[in-house]
Amino acid sequence: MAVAKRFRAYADAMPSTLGFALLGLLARKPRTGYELSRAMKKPVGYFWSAGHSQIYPELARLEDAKLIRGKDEHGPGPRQNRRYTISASGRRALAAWATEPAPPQPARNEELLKLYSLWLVDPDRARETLAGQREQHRHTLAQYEVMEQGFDEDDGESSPTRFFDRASLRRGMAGERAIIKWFDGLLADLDAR
Amino acid sequence: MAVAKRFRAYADAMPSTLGFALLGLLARKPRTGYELSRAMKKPVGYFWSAGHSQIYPELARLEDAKLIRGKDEHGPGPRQNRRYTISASGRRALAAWATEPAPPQPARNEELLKLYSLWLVDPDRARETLAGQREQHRHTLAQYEVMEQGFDEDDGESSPTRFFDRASLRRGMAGERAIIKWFDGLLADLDAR
DNA sequence: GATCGCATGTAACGGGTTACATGATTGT
DNA sequence: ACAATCATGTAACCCGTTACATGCGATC
Repeated sequence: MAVAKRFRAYADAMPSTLGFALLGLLARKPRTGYELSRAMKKPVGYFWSAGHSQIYPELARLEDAKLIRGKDEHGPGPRQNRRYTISASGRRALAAWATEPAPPQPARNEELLKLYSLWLVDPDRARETLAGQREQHRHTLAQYEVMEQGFDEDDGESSPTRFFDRASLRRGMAGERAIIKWFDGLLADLDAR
Repeated sequence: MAVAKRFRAYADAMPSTLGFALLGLLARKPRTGYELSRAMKKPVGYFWSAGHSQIYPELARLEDAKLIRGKDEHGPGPRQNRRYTISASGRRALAAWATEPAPPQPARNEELLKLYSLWLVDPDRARETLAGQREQHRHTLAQYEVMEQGFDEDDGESSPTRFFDRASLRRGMAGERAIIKWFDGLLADLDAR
C-alpha cells in the first residue's frame, strides 16, 4: 500500500535546479528550512532565489530521494524544526551536477527589451532613462564592493569555499563594470549626435 | 450577455512583459503571429524569448485592449492569417513602458550556481569545467561579432532603430568579453595556486 | 509519396510568486 | 499591548515549455 505523499517525488530521480541550490548550501553546513530560505535571499540569492513556499516541499523531496537527512530539534517557534544534513550520495550528485555544462539559458533581460523600443521615445527622455539605469548598476557595483571588503576583513581562514565565493563576486563586479562603461559610451554617442 | 472569451483579458489593463516585447516588434512593422514567433527566436530572442503557444493568446489580449489591430489575409497555409498593426495607444503604452525603470530581476544564473559548489570537485575536473564554460562564452561572442559585421555591411540606411540595435549588440559583446577575461583570471589563479 | 515550411491554435505540466494560515518567543 | 522575528506549511495563480492537433503548398 503506497502511503499518500504530500509532495510530488522526483519523476526522473534528478533534483531540480532549486534542489541543487539547496544541496550547495547544505554541503557547506547543516541548516534548517528557515535558515535556507534566508540564505536563498542574501548570499545565494544573487544568482538564484526562492521563497520558503518552494523550499519546504523541495526539502521533502530531497529527503525522500536520500540526498539529505533531516533531524527534528526543539528550537524556538511553535513547531519542531528540522535541521538537514547532506548525505554522501547528495554530495556526489552535487559534484556531478556542478561539472555538467549548464543548459543555454533563454536570457530574459527586461532592460535590453526596453532599450529595443527606446528609439520611439524623444531623445531627452531616452537619455534620462539610460542615465537612471546606469545609476542602478553603479549602485549594484557599490554593494558588491562593500561585500568584497567584508571578505578582506575576515581573511586569515582561507577555506576551500572562500576562493570560489570571492570568484563569483568578482564575476558580478566585472559584469557591472562592463555594463557601466557601455552606458558611458552610449550616452556620449547620444550627446555627440 | 457577455460573450465567452477564449483568452484571459488583462485584469489591470497592463500588458505583460511579453506583450510589450510584441508591441516593440510591431512598432517597427506590421507582422503576423507566425512572423512574430520567428522574430522572438532570432533578433529579440537574445534578450526575450517565447514560443508560439504563448504568442497567439497574447496577441488576442493585446487586440482586445485595443493596443494592436488585426486584419485577416489569405496568405499561404490553410487558415486565414492575421496581420497585426500597432495602434496609436499601443505606441504610447510602449513608449511609457520603455522609460519606466525595470524592476530588479531575481537574476537566475545556473553557471554561477554551479561555481558556488565547485569547491568540492577535484581541481583538475574543476579546471576542465571552467575551461568548457569559457569556450561557450567565446562562442557566443563570436556569434555577436558576426552579427556586427552584418550591420556594417548594409549601412547607408541609418534608420532611428539601427542605433539602438547596434547598442544592444555592443552591450552583449561587452558583457561576454568581461566574463571571458574573468575566466582567464580565474583559471590563472587556479594554476598558480 | 514523404518531408519541410507555413500557419494557427489548445492542453498539460512544472516552476515561481503571492497570499493565506498558525503560533511561540523576544523586544518596544 | 503590539510588532517583529522565528518557523513551517498549503493554496491559488501566472508564466513559460512541451506536446498535441490540423492542414495547405512546395520541394525532393
